[in-house]
Amino acid sequence: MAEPVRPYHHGDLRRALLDAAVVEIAERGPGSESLREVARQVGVSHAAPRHHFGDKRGLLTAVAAEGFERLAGELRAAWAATGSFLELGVAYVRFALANRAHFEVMYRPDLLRGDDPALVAAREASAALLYGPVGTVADMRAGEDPRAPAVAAWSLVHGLATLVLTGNLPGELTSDPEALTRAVARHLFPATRPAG
Amino acid sequence: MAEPVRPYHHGDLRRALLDAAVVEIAERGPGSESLREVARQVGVSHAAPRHHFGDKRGLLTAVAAEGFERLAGELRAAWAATGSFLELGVAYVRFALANRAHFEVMYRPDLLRGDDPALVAAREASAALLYGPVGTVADMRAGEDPRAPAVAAWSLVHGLATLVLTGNLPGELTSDPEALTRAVARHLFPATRPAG
DNA sequence: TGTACATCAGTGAACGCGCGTTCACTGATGTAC
DNA sequence: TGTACATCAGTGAACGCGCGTTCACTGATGTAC
Repeated sequence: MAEPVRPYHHGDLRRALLDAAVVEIAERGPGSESLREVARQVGVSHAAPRHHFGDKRGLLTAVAAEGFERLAGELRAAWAATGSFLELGVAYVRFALANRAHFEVMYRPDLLRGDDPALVAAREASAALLYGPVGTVADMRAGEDPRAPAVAAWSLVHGLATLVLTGNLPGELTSDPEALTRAVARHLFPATRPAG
Repeated sequence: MAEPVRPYHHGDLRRALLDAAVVEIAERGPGSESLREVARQVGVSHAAPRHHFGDKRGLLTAVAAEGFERLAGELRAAWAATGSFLELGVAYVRFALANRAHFEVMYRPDLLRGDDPALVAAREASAALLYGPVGTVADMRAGEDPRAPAVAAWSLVHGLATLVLTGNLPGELTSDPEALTRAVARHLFPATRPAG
């Protein structure tokens, strides 16, 4: 009946705090989660996170950076596997729904340390994975800003993910988010697609 | 030098509280604004808002309802004036940027009383203004869910507004948001437009 | 193999703070007669 | 026109709470020699 002795050193407290923070953010909303509650969940003193993240903003920044890293990984994989720009959009929405807390923090710069190197690098990596492939599918017009198609694509999937996450779409549509994304994204850049 | 006597009754405290709340939300972020600070700004005791909104959630719900009412008004006006679906999108983005606090609260259902009658009515009114006109411009395919084009359009403008508001687009693009919206929205449903 | 010492990781108490809500109250207004 | 009374709108003190941060500390680990 001896209680398992919790070692003084946690082993991977940084990882554990990030995971607990994600749960907290998903439950309470980004910005409203509590550093003390996160520490409580992990079973560690509430001053412990300081050694890994400095302060609350540091923790959220780490969550956001991790989010952009994961997103970049999934976009890269989707593009490599399918070569389809539409499937890149599906991957974006899939990521947002499966990583709600990360996604919500990633786009709340007011809560983050915007100059954090890991955050900046990860964000740029994932942006590059959108701005590259979009060239294969958009029909450009003379004089148009070349970034417009990329912004259109990003807006579409970002908006769709946001509307789904905030519960603004009817349940019949959101029950199969991938199908919804395909049905919706089909209306973007249709000119370049084979009429089917 | 007599101080202006503040009358015991405010006159239009409800209106004043709503306005102050909007400023607070814009500054601190939705959910992080403080009811006491709102009352302080208006120069009224911090218990006064209770008579008009019940509690904090009630105040935010009123802000959201007002937001949907204003949005519906602007969409209606834009459609009546131009009959252009693209200009409807421009109006949506214009509204979001000009009414940041309203816009942010409108899509944070976790902060609202979702069954508030005024909120529900205003939300449905603005949704109807999108779902109707979209039929004039989308090219439907057999077997497709008829709501897909509306969701596509909504996602695009909602995502664009969100990305601009969160500072995720380069400044050169966002300095003229209406032009940006037109350049971006042009890629949606282009099949039905005159080639030009 | 041992030892001294620096560094790292986590503790627990304490700080000061602002918050949302409740409560009994009072001033002002409106209405019935 | 006056008066009694109900209702509405706002006050100010008090409540209990959880928060982020700081601080001196201690236990554990790693490294130089």
